[in-house]
Amino acid sequence: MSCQSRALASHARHGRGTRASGFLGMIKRLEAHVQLIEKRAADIEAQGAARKRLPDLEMTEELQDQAYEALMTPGSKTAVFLPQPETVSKMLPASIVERLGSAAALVDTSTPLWGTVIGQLEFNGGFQGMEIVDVNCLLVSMGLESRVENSLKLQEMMEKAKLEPDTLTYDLLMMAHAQLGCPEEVKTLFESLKKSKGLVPGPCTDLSIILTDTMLSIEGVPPTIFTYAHLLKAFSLQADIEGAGKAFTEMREAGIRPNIVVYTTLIKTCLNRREFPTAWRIFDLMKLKSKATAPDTRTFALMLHACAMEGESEKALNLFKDMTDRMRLKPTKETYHALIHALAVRKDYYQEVWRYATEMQKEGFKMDRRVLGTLIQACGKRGDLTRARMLIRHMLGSGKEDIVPDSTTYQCLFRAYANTGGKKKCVEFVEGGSPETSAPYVGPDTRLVKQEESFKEDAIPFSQNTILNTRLEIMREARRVMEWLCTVKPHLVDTQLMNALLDAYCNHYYPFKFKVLYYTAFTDPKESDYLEPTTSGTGAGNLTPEPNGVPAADTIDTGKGTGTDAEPDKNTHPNSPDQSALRRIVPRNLYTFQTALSGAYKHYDLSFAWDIYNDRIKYLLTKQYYSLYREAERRRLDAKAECMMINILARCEMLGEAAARLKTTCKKYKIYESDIAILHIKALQLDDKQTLKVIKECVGTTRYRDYAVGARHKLPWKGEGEAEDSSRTW
DNA sequence: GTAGGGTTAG
Repeated sequence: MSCQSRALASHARHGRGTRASGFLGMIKRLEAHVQLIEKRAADIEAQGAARKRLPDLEMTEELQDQAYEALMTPGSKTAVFLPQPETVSKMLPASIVERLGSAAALVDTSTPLWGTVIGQLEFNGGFQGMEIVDVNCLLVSMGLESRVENSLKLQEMMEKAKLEPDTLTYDLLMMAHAQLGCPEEVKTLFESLKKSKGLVPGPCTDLSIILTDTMLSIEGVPPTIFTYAHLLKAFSLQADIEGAGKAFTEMREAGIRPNIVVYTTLIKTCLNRREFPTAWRIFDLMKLKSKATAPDTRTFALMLHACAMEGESEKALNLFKDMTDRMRLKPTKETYHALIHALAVRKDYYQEVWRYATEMQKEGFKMDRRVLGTLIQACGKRGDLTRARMLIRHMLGSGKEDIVPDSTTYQCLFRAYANTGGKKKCVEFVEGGSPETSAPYVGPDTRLVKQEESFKEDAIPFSQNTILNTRLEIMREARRVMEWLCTVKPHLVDTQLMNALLDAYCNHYYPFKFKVLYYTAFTDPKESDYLEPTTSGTGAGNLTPEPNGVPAADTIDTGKGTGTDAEPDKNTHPNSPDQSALRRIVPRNLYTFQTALSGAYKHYDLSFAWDIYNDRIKYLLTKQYYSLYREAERRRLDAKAECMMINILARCEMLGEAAARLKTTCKKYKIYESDIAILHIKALQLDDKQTLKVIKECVGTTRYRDYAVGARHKLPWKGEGEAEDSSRTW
């Protein structure tokens, strides 16, 4: 509230007649808005001043407000003019241009039709009589997507013309696949490079059979540091630390010294697996090893990102200081952004967020969509929903295509709705029996409902209230914004966005709407989504006791917490997700289940939990389960879901069943005490010796988990007994 | 004539 009122007050003070000329555009759009709230803002400000002042920090409130305004001022940088690139056909080797004839013109369009061009080339004799450098030249001109699309065709044509690819040929193909996220193809290409006879002359072929793969590749097509960098990127995409370790060792054995790129890629691989200690060890090693491998701004950006993932804002600040002061590196836009992100994940670093955002802008970096998204995230974390909404308005009203909110930006907004608001505020409001309790709810809402049918495409349907005081107001707006998105920008509505809304319903304690949204907004998997066609609906039966079909609308509340949303729900029932634009829009994903289960836990709703759990079991049989998540992520979330079920059972005092599930679960995953803390507490409270025994057997003395549920990893490229030796090879 | 970095899941 304090933040929101300050944002308001700031506008009331400086809103009109501001000095910055670029600010005028935004002011115009906000003017009407500001007038409406000006009076109210003054009142709130007076109240706020009377209230206890926040601790006096270096970054004062005034400065924060100035920071906000400064950020809203468009940067003075002019567009960078790059020299016009030469036409693509001029980059092609003469032999290919000649063979293409008139079809060569097809590549000089904005979207070259490479498929057609290559077809034409093949028709006119392919690569017959050409050199491999011609092929490489063609690959360079092609661009990544078309390289991937035509990869097989080109390899076939090379084979036909008896042209052996050289290292660069492989590199260019591997690079394209790595960058477009096709790790398997990268690995396949690397295998063919190793098997390739390369430049080994004919008579040697017999001999070469005796030679090892490594020898062959040395004599044949020798991989370079680039080749390994592409390969390591593939392992990074798969979060395959073991594979990366093997490739790394192989590279060293081939006499190639790892460089800064290789190390950075290895760190990224660890982060993709949430293996933080290993990532930091590699980073430390880079610093110690030599000047040549000392981390640069890119490595620092990655490590700052690691801090964000771990919630280590203090560490991020130290790291940034280390980078600028000790290493004398000038921060880039990416390092600033990563730092801001690492600060945005914690509400106690909100001032720092704005401080560095200001500094970043002073250094001449433009606020792009991603940075603005992160600022919205920071607002959400802090509960400064007003400023989050202003940022969205600014992005929408800027008229600049490159900062118009995208799906992720809106997700940040919905997370802000989800994270904003003292949890008890609404409960107190209702339970306090204040006379205004129910009346104001009906008033504004009736108007909103009437407007409902006519969404304006370019007007985000924010509430007319500048400050959203109650959870009801927050959720009403969140919903309306989602409906607006579904109606006018459906392409932006994805599963993650809907999950964020689900999360908001969960956090603001709306058990009924939460359930309704879970049941109605998401689609069930289609028959074709399953790995193998299911045998008439019994697919989910194997692991699930308690067959039940809880109908969507029947709330089976256990009596806890019905008070807060029972009434508003009735009021707005005609407008429930069932009837609205939010109907069967996006498929569920693993995080849908995670959010839903945590809601069921929160609301003591066991039968809902079983329903979700059964849906999840079905989801495990789909292709999406395997294609959307890496194995490590699947295991982490699967273990988490199992623990969640155990804790829900425990919370509903079904300790026997919870203990039984724990027994099964701990055979499959490494479970720590903290994962099933609720079961432990319940068992202690009820002095359930049997359950306590099971807990002891299953989690033993491992009380805490430091970074991930599931298997933990040693440095995989260290053999069991040779840890000392191999550590020296870094 | 290549490669590594920044926004989402309480």
